[in-house]
Formats: sequence, structure tokens, C-alpha cells
Amino acid sequence: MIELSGNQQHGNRATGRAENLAEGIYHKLKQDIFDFRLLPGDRFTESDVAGRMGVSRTPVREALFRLQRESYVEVLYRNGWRVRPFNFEYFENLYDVRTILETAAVKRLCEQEQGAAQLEDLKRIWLVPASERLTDMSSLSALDERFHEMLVEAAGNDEMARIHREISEKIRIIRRLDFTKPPRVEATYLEHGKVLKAIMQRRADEAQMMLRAHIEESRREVRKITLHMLYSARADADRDAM
Amino acid sequence: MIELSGNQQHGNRATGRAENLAEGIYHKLKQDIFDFRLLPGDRFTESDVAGRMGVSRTPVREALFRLQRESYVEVLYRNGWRVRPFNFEYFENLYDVRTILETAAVKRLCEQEQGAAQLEDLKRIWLVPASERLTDMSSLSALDERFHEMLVEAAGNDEMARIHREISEKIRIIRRLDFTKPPRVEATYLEHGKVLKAIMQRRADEAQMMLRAHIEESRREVRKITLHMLYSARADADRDAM
DNA sequence: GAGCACCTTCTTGTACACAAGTTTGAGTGC
DNA sequence: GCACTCAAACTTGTGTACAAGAAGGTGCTC
Repeated sequence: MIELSGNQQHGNRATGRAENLAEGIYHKLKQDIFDFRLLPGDRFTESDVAGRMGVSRTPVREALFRLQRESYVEVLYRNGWRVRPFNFEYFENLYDVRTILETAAVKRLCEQEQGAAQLEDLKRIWLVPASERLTDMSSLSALDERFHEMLVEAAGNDEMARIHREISEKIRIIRRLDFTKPPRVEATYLEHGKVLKAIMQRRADEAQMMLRAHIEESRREVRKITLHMLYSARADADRDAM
Repeated sequence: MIELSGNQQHGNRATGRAENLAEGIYHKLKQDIFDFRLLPGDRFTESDVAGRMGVSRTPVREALFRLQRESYVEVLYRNGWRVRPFNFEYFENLYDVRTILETAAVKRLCEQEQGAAQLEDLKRIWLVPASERLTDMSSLSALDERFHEMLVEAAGNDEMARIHREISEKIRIIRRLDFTKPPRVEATYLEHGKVLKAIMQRRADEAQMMLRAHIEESRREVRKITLHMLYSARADADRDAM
């Protein structure tokens, strides 16, 4: 079985205890932002959210503070909250850090004497005949995110993996736009395969180069379509609200 | 004038507004942990802190949640809070990530056509005759932390700098133990100087090697004395409490 | 004396009331 | 019509009361 959801322990399933209200609201709000139900720049109040979710302001504030620290929203002193406006430099910077962490992880993977178990999982997913490839865009987008996360996890540094996972989540909102065109899907399979093979052959420089090129390619695609997608998402939401 | 305190905007000085209670409690609690007034493993309750600080539980909870997300403390379900026990693997991992980020930053600095302004500040501090060197341990410890932070800041990626700053803060509690012996002070001046000179000469590989060796040296020192220091700090605190 | 059930106490989680401060717009003077 | 004043309506920040649940001690049973 392949772990797709990451290890972020949504609702304390490990202890069998139900998740807090604050925790649930945190995830709901974040999903609202990811799905453009809350658009960058949108303003709202704590009471809005509390009313909509049917809870008091207390857990809402807890969730908002967490989202604020992760820079998804910001508070205006005694004047409401708003979803953080889009900032392309911010995403560019995150892409850079992501590249740094992933190439460092890949280098380590090539230097480790025994291959990490996670690598086997990745091979089973990405090194498959063309006929067995997934074509569903949204699954593929999630799978791509997991590919990169698992590369870092395989390197064995939990803190590096945690930081990388946070970055991955932050850029998810624009990254999945990469998977709207079929050619990129095929390229993704190809490029992931090359990275994995290079790692298996312990060719650190080659693996890093492949990975860097792959991320750069994806970033270039995303750069082209982001603005357009963003505006159409906004237009859709506006139309729905009328 | 050299900026020593980082740019973490303690009390919204930019807007001239007084800081929140929660913000103040957050900083006080974190300082308590850094100064071993709160020891790893220590348990406490929200009411304890609220009473001690003379506020209600609300801002205390806000501060605690933030400290929890930064993994300084952890909550035990309906059973109080505790300072996160020491975990050496955790610090080792953070040291690794720090090294990755700093070497990447240095590489960029060597590749940038025009030198960053921050580098000039660093030269004025670290490339001085032996007679002008600081000897006060605690100032030097802070200055050392700023050296590494400014290296990353100079690379121009705000997110990378933010992540690095968070890591720096987390390892501060053990890192400053490096500055208890005079020989390390001299070595620090020497090693920082070498890194800066290599950057000025655009020798990326050499600069990275120097930096990596410097961090490794510091880490080795810290590894040796951490356990001892930790236990004596605990003993001191216990004696004070009697 | 040992083990177990129960109950008290204490802890966090949530709701709600009030305080402090910002925005907005109606109303007034000119 | 325009600028200004001022107050009402909101919004976040903080304090407080209550709910849900865990821990530990106490007394009872055997």
C-alpha cells in the first residue's frame, strides 16, 4: 500500500481521539483557500467563519492564528482578516528552497550505502510501462507532490522532510496547475523515471541535474498559466456569488 | 550601525502599536526555555503561566499554541503542557538543514555579479585585526548567529532566510554552548574570515567547504559539552528552587 | 494487605461577555 | 455641494464561566 496523504496526522487517528474543532476549522479554511472558495485578497471576520462553521470564535481564532503563521492569511488590527494576496516572488522563492532541499536529499540518497525503502515504493509507481500510467489529472498532481516529498523523506532527516512538506503544501495552490495539459503528464513520468534511475546508479550529479531540470520545467509551465487560471477562478467565484 | 536583532519585529515598532499580551507571553516563555528557567521535560499548566504572568488563559493559550507549532512545547490532552524533552537527533537534523541552506546561499553569493550590501557589514565585523576582536562571550554568540543569518539573507531569498532564521533560533539553546571556551572564539574569527574571503574571490567550492567545516567544527564542540551543560543547568535550577 | 471501583480534583476545550479601537456614514455648518 | 464632526456599528483582544475528560487518591471488598 502506498502512503499518499503524507504523515500529517489529521485527526489524531493514532490515539483514536476525535480532532479538535480548531483543527477541523484549520483544515477547512486551508482547503477553501486551495480550492479558490476563498480568493487571495478576500476579507472576512472571525464571526463570519464562526457563524458559517457553527462554532464560537475561540476555535476559529486558533485556526486563523495558525494559518497566519503559515502565511496563508493575515490579520488587520481590529479590522478583520484577509487571505494573503498573491505574491509571485514568494512562490518563486519557495520553489528555490524546494529545489535546494530536494537536490541535497538526492545527493544523500546516492551516497547512502543501502537504498531507502521509500525508493522501492517510488519505483513501483513511476517506473511502469506507458500502458499502466495514471491519466487522472488530480490523482497525478497528488502523486507528483508525494514523489518529491518521499524523495526527501527517504534521505532520513525528519526536519528536512517537515520543512519540505510545508513548502510543498504552500506551493500546491499553483503547482497543480501544471497538470492541466497531457504533455506535461507524460513528461512527468519520463523525468521522474530518469531521476530514479540516476539515483539507483548512484550518479549524484546526474540525478541532481535531472531533478533540477524537472522542477525548473514544471515551474516554467506554472509561471505561464498561473495568472490566467487565477483570473478565471476569480471570475467563476464572482459569477457563483451573484 | 549593524543590525543585530534580526528583523523579527518584536513589538510592531513599525506601526508604533504596543504588542499583544500573547506576543509578549510568547517571547517570555521562549526566553524562559532558552535560559533554562523552564527545563526540557518540565510540566506546567495554562493557569500556572496565566497566574505567573498576571493575565488570563486566553493569551497564554495563543502563545502556547505558537510554541507548540515551533516544537518548543507540547500539550498533553487535558493533562497539562510540557517543555519538549531534549532530542539530540532533532538538533543534529536541524544542523544538517542549516548546513544545506547556508552552503546553497554561499554558492549563490559567489555567483551573483554584484556583491550584496550585507557582505560589507560582515566584513567590517569579522575581518578586523586581532586587537579589535570582541571577547565577551554572549555578544560573540549573538554575533556568530547573525553572521550565518546574514549570509543567507544576502543571497536575497526571503523565504530561505526566514526558514534559516527559525532553525537558527531552535538550535540557539545548544549552539551558544560553543562559546564557553576562548579557543573557539579565535577559531570562529579565523573561520568566518576565511569564508568571507573565499566569497569575495568568488571561489564557490572553497567557500562552501570552509563553511561546512566551520559548522561541523562548531557542531562537534557542542556535541561534547551539551549533556554536561544540560545537567548542570538542571542542577542549578533545582538548587535555586529549594 | 492487595486489588478494584468510584469520586473528587484538576486540566484543557469551547462558548460567551466585555473592553479597546477602527471604520463608516449620517448629519451639520457653511 | 463640500468639508468636518461625531457617534453608532463592527472588529479584534482579553477575561471569565462552563463542559468534557483524564489522573490520582480514597475507601470498600475480599
